[in-house]
Amino acid sequence: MVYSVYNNEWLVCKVQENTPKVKSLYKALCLLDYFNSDHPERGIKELSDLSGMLKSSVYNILSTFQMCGFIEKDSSSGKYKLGKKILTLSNVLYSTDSAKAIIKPYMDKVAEECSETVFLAFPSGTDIIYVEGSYPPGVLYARSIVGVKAEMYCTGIGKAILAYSDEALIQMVVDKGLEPFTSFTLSDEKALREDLEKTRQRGYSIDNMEHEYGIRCVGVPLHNNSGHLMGALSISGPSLRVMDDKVVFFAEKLQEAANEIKGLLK
Amino acid sequence: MVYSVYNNEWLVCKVQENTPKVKSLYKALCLLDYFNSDHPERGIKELSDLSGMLKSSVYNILSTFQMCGFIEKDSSSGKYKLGKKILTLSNVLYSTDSAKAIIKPYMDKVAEECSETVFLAFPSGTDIIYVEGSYPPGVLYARSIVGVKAEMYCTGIGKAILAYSDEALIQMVVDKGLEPFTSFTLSDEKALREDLEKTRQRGYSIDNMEHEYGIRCVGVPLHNNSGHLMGALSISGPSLRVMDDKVVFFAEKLQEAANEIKGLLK
DNA sequence: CCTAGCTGTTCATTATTAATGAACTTAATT
DNA sequence: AATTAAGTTCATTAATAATGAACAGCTAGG
Repeated sequence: MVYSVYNNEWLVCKVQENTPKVKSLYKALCLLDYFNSDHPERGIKELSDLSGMLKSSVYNILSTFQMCGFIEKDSSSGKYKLGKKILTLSNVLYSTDSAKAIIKPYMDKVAEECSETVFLAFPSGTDIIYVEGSYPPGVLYARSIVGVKAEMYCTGIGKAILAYSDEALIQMVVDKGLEPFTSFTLSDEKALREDLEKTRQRGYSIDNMEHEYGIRCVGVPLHNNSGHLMGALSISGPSLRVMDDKVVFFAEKLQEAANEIKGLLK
Repeated sequence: MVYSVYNNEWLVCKVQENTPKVKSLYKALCLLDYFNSDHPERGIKELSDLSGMLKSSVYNILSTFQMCGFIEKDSSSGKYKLGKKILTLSNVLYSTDSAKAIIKPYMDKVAEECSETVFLAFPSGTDIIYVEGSYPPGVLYARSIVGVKAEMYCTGIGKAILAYSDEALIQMVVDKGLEPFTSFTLSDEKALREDLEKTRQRGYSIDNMEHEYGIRCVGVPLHNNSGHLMGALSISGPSLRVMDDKVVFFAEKLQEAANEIKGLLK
């Protein structure tokens, strides 16, 4: 059998039409994706099985990652896990993100005025990634949201982005499948498209427990001063607290913030 | 001229005796190190000059990183910067670090009892990397410390680690050079070694403005229940507030915490 | 408006290296 | 001690990363 990298499972699902310029790097980076909150530690064999790559290849790649601090070997379990270099890079990214720095004070203000949690997220392919959270005064236990990936079609923040995105992206999201998270999730194309239309008319999105049961969110898009869509803000809280009148109030506050931010983002 | 990867500058300084198993991956990962707080954005030519790699190679590598979300192209500057995939991986690491989760409550307790900031750091080569911070009640503006890298020889937390490390590591740190950060930095080997000896006798380290002028720290090592050195805790504050009697009190509180943690870390 | 100069991007060829799979080592389990 | 599974090493070969020249796109200056 003639070996071809494109026979391998790891590539088939990832590459659409663009082949990576440096295939060995691409393969290596794909391995890191197998480390997630559900599986923070993995073994060579496990990764080999998951990725379809040979044990020895996985070993060589992990060794190199380890040498660079991207992967560490857990001393007690003997398994591999993500390394502290990731934290260092993350700190660089987080502490130098100028957009986030501009936006944060406005988020804080809204969080205080509304006494609910405000999130900032940016699109990343067909998903969104949370980049910052502002918590209302008095919130003690706030789990870390920075870096968390979520669906675009069933979060307030995601739908605010999607509603103002190109048709191409909407179609990609739909094609990827609208997996229901709760019984409220808009899991068919028509319902989602109608909701996006309503979002555009209102100027803000509503996520009524579509992602998480009992949580209601309001989202608004963030544009820069040349009108380009950058990301979105949302405000979330328990559905029992976020009643219809609150939704309107929250949306106003978010839109005020978004308008002010618009003038500051290049 | 016969091309050899080892002629290139990027490798010479990095690899001691171990050559990376996957050279192309190693080279690519080295490029990411050029993105730091002082230079969050860089161009192809710039990276090519810095690394000694060809423009086209840098381009191919960055394209691949970009495809995987590790690098993004800034829309306004046109330059490359770290991508949001880093945040996602960082969140996985941060939210699944069991050692940190165990230690955090003890840090919070000490921070409250002492009304000063408590840090947790782990060794990473000849440096330390901060992994968590606990701030006393009332501190509003706390810069993000997670992932920050610092010197081992001139921080309280670093010297607590170094004092209980193998001679091999101490020698490596010394050989790397004891660059002075302030006029208080112990920048010659003898002074540092004496200080480490004192640290071992006391059971805690003192950083008297050696890293940052006006800041004094106390550090204690963290061992697991089999006696293996894991990392260190420190408590820091303005020198005017952290007087000699406070130093002793802080050290006691940190040691109490370290003792309790010891029983919990595998 | 045009040109010079810089940076980013593309491409074909060749020399390097990543993939391969068998064998060996180590650790855990029966 | 035997057995299994995982991790690690290695030589060979097939695949690919490095190379450098050329092209494209942008900006500044005449």
